[in-house]
Amino acid sequence: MDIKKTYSISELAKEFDVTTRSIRFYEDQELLKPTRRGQTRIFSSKDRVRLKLILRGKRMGFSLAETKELFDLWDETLSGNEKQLLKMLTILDNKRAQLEQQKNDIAQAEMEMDTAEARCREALAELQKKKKQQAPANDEARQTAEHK
Amino acid sequence: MDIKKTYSISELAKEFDVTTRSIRFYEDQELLKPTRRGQTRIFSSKDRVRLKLILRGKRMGFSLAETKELFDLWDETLSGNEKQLLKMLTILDNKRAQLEQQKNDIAQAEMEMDTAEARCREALAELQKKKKQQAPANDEARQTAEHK
DNA sequence: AAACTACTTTACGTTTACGTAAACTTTATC
DNA sequence: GATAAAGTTTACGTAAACGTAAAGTAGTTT
Repeated sequence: MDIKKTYSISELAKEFDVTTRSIRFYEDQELLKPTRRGQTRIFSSKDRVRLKLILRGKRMGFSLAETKELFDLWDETLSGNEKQLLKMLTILDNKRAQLEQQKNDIAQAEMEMDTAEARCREALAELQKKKKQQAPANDEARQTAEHK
Repeated sequence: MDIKKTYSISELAKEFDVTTRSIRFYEDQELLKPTRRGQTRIFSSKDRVRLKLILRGKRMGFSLAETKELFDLWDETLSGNEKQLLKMLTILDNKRAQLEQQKNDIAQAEMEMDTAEARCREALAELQKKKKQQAPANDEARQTAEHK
């Protein structure tokens, strides 16, 4: 099965490079549900997975509220009556559409970065040409001097 | 050349489905630099392009500050001394890495959505089976009745 | 001229996602 | 058993990205 271990707050903080403050905040917002041994939190591997999902969601521009919605929905879905299951399927469809949009955005951005890079390189080439015109002699000396 | 028109604030707001408040805010943050005729703002097609970039950036999870940084850097780059050009090239590299990360995140998300969907469909199939067991006779009548 | 529409500035309010102390308890180590 | 290390709660602070009046101006329609 799963790695079936439990985790302390600082273990998770270190593994995913977030502060303990953030983790506690996620619990406060009910995105994580650690149990307790006395006062201290004990995180399950399910919590660990969820933390990973939270962070990925953030990188993808999802708010914590959105992510929580998905978690809650998935939990309901598991206790699955038919209506919930169908609802989940349509939501999955919507999310897929969102991902498509993001892929388009990324593709666009990549293209624009290509042309931006090209312009940079052209401009650099121009500068090089002018330099040579200004100092046509003594070429080798200058080039090595630049690398000091 | 470019479409070389100018735009009013409400034109842009309508086209991109944002509030005028947002557009003014972007100006306030110096992401847009409309000129004025009297009091009223006049946006150039460059502003229009930038607004489009701002919104795409947001969808990709970029903050306004990050986007502004890119704008500023690109402006500096155009007035291009060599150092700026080289700096821009390395920044482009970094952004590319970011995009790669996002593509990975999206791919992961898609895979997980695939398995989530599969589980949903399995669970649905299970429910259907149980229904049939509960009411094995009268099958056709029930199935059509469900679609009322 | 009155009313309407679009636009403006000023400014305070709100939500999100934490940061940052302060003061305290529990657990591990010497 | 003292002390450090890690964890806890409480609570106030903050930056980002606008929302939402409030009150005024400028041009346009009737």
